[in-house]
Amino acid sequence: MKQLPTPDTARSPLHTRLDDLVFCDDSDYEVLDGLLDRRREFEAGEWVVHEDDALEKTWVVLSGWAIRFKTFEDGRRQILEILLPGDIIGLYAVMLRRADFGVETLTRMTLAVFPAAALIEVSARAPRLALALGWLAGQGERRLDEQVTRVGRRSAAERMAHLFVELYLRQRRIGVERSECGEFPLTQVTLADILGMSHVHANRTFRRLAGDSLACFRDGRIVLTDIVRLATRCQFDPSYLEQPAVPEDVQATLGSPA
Amino acid sequence: MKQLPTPDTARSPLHTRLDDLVFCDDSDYEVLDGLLDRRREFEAGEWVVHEDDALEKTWVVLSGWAIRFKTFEDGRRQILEILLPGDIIGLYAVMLRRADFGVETLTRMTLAVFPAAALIEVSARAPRLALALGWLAGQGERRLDEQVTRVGRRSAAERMAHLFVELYLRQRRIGVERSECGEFPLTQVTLADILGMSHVHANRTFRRLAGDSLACFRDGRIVLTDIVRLATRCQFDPSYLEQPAVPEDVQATLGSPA
DNA sequence: GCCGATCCACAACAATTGTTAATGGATCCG
DNA sequence: CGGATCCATTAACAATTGTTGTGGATCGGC
Repeated sequence: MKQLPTPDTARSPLHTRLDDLVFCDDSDYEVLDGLLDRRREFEAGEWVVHEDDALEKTWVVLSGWAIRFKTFEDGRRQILEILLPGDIIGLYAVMLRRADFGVETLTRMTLAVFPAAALIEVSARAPRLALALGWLAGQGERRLDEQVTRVGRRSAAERMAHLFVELYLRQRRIGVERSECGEFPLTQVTLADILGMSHVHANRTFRRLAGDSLACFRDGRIVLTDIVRLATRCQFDPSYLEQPAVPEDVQATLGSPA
Repeated sequence: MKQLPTPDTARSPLHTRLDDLVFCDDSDYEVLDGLLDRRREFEAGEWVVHEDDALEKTWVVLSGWAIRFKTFEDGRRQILEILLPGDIIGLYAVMLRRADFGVETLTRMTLAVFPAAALIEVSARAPRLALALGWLAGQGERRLDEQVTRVGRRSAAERMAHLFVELYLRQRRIGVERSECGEFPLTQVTLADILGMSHVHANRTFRRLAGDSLACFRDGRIVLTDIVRLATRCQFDPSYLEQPAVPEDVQATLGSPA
């Protein structure tokens, strides 16, 4: 029943993210590996979750890009977040009646099934790991916070630059090769639906960034060409993405078996 | 060390919310009461959390209104959510280095301290309750999702109507007297910062709703006068607020001590 | 090869939203 | 009482953003 974390690399991207936490040890990772056992492959453009699905299970992204979104009857769509390797799809949403959001792949991808029951198992068998999952949930919430302010309080150009820098940093953090961190499989329609604007305006805005040599378009992908100036352009503050030191008292509690 | 859940009512608003979950029993509530023991009163307009605070503790709202927000150096502010009784302030944010959001009271309020260490204690001593907290976290995330789509993909009037209906329903759910569910202690500047628009436009938009007799202004509070038409106006779908039935397999796992 | 679908690009115009500034009422404080 | 502050309201104008429509490029299926 045990096997290597991912088919292609020795460590899953979830490991990479959790490594920055002090408090997981090998036995935790073993439990985690066991959980990421059941895999499924998806093609680009497939649905992973329908908006009125019941979510008796959730997923961990092992490779590829996806979006989590909501749609209206009239066709309007708002993308809530971009899902990258190492992300968990709505961990606690598992306990709600309906998903109320859809998930669709942007590229080929590999997901691991994470059944609701596993959440309880983890609490019982590996409390440290359960806490680590809570920390991941906190990170996700933080990113959503930033999505709210991005869409609510930034100009179109700031919005786009800010998203680009976030994606760049998130890719770096999960170990994507440096030269590829600034390449995204996003169309301008997708971009518009993330940033809460029309696709025409997304195009206008992207053209302007491209005109300033901050980004360009190559082989159907968006490519960042000047991350530093992009970050300046939107006053990017990376603290919401930063790996945290867990407060000492928590670590203390965790060190000794409670 | 044990005392009544709230000074004024027999049950805390957190009890009221958790009541709709099947799986908490009296012993869980006892643990919860113990956790909500340390209280603190705040005046209207006070800061509860500064944006660069470390969050070695969090809070549970027992009474009153607050906002959670982010600010820019240039003074722009985006309110992320409105906090009502029964809400937990950034439960899992406790494990991050900095809060990265501020919390400010809109009215007098009573909060209960929820120390980070308690989160671990709960996992160990009352796993059912820990799960219930996870469920609350899921609800909160769901509301944030809706805030993203509200700000990103709705017209100004839809945004405002949608927020109003949400607040109305949330008040009903925590047991506010029916006649008072549609009264909010919000200024138009606050409203603007929630909805991601200028205060001038918030006024314009509110005037239009008031002109259609959907809401009005009384004694410095916003008062809803026609909830049904407000809900129609924005195609309100309450499913994201709905109390869920927990999936059967989860309940099963919970019924028998794992 | 041709058709349809998808995506980038751009133009012209309309609608929404932001900015700035000014007014009046209410409240609080000295 | 006078001054300061906060809040709602409005006007006039500027800037941003949405809508509609068109064209060109590419790709895959028939």
